[in-house]
Amino acid sequence: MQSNPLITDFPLRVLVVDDERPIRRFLSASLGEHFNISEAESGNDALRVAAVDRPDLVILDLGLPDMDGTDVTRRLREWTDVPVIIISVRDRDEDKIAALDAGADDYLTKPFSAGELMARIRAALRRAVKPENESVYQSGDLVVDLQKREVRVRDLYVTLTPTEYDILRVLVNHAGRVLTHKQLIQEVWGGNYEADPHLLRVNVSNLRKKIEMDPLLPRHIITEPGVGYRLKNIEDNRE
Amino acid sequence: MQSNPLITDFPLRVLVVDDERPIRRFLSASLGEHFNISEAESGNDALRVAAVDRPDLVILDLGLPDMDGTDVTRRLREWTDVPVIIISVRDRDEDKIAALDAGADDYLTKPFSAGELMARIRAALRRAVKPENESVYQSGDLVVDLQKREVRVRDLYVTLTPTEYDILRVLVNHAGRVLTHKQLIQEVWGGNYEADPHLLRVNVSNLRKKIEMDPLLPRHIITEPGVGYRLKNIEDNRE
DNA sequence: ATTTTTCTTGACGCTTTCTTGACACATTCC
DNA sequence: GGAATGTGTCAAGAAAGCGTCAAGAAAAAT
Repeated sequence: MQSNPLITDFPLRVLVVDDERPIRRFLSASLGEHFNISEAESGNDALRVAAVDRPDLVILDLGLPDMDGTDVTRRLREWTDVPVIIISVRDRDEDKIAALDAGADDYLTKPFSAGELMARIRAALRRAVKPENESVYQSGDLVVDLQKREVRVRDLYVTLTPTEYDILRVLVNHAGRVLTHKQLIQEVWGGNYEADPHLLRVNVSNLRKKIEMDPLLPRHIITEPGVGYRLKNIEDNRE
Repeated sequence: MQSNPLITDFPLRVLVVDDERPIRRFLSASLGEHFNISEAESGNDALRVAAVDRPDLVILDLGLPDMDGTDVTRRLREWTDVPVIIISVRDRDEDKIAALDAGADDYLTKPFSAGELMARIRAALRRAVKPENESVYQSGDLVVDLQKREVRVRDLYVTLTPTEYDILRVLVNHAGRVLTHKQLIQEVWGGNYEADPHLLRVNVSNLRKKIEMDPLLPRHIITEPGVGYRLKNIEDNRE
C-alpha cells in the first residue's frame, strides 16, 4: 500500500463539502497531510468555492441543507470535469445510480475507512491529472515549459543546470514581479539557507549567458539594483 | 436515470473475467443488451483476450484460479488505460486499496445490483474516452512492444531482466518527458520506496548496454543531469 | 539442495556543476 | 575626485553527480 498520492510538483487541492462540521474536520485531518484542503458546508457554497479555488478533486456529501449533492454534481459538470467523489449514508441503488449518472466519479457509502477513501481519491486523480494544464511561459523568443521542464530560445532547446533551471522556474512563477535576493535564495537553495547574494549573481550570470541574446543587455532577467531580479515579459512594453 | 450507456457509433466491447461460469452468464446477460461481451475465466486468459480484443472496459473478479485480479490489473496497466472495474466478495479495506492502487478504476463488493454496476460502468466509460495510447513504441532501431513485452533492437530480440524492463516501460509510457529519479524509483520499485539513485543508475547502465548501440553515447535514454532520465525519440530532432 | 540469474551495494574514475575569491566596471554618496 | 557599495564576469578548486566494474546477497529456476 502506498500512502502518498500522485507525484506532482505542487500539492493538489481538494474541496471537502459537508454540512456537518465534525465530518469536515475528520476529512480535512485525514487528507490534509497529502492535499491542500478547502471546505464548504452547503451546495451553493461548494459551487462558489469550486469556481474560485479550482480544486483538483471534490468530495461531496449527498445530504446538504440547500440542495442535493446530485444537483451540485450536475451544476459542476456544466463547466468542469473535476473528479467528484460522493460520500453518503444512503445505500440505496437509486441514489448511487442517480449520483453517478449526474456525473460523479465514485460513490462511497458511510461509514468508510480513511484508507479506502484515499485509495479512491488516488484512483480518481490518476485518471484526471493527465490532461496537462498547459502552463507555458512565453516572452519573445523565450519559452519555458515548466511541465516538460523544457526551455527554448528561438526554437532551440537550451540545457540548463539544476540551479539555473530552479532560478528560472522561480522567476517564471512570479513573472513580472520583483523578487528580492533573499526570496530567490530561499526558493532555490531552500528555506533556512543563509547564502551570499554573490552566489546568486554568478548563477544568474550563467543563466543569462544561455537565455539572453546579449547577456550585456538582458531583456528577460532584469536587475533591480539593490533589490533583486525581475522577469520581464517582452510583449509588455512597460519600462 | 438514463438506462442506456454512452452514445457511440459502434457497440462498446466489455470483457468479463470470472472463473465461475454462472456469474459470467449473469453478467453477460445483464450487460449484453448494451455491450458487446467477451469472456475470460482466468488471469492469463484475460490478458490474452484483452490483447487481442482490445475491449473498452474490463470487469474483473478478484479471485481467479491462476493469478490475483490485482496482478492482472497491474499487467494490463503496463500497456493500456482501459477502465477496469473489480468485483469481489472480499470486503476488506486492504483488498480494495491494493486493487485501486494497482490501477483499477472501481471496486464493487458482491453482491451488487445490476443497476449499480451499469451506473459505474457508465461513469467509467464516460471519462475514458481518450485517444488510444499506442502500445508499440518505435524510435530508430528500437522497438518496444508493451503488449507482448518484447524489445527489439535492429530486428534482434533483446532479453531484459524484470527491473530493466520496468524501467524501460515507465520511460516508454512517458516518452519524451523528463522523469525524475524519484518518479522512476517509485514506479519501478513501488510506492514508498526510498531508494538510492545509485541503484537506478546501475540498472540504467545495464539497460543501456542492451539497447544502445554505443552505451557511451546514449541516443535513447538521455541523462538529464541532476534531474533524471528522458526517453528521446530519434525521429525528433530537437537540439 | 544446487545452480543460475538477477538485484543490490560499494569502490573508483570521470565529468559536470557549484561555490568561492579576485577583479573590473558602474553608480551613488560623501 | 574618491571611497563605498552593488553588480557582472572569469577562473580555479571543491563538491556533487554519473557511469562502470565487480563482488556478494537475494531470488528464481532447476
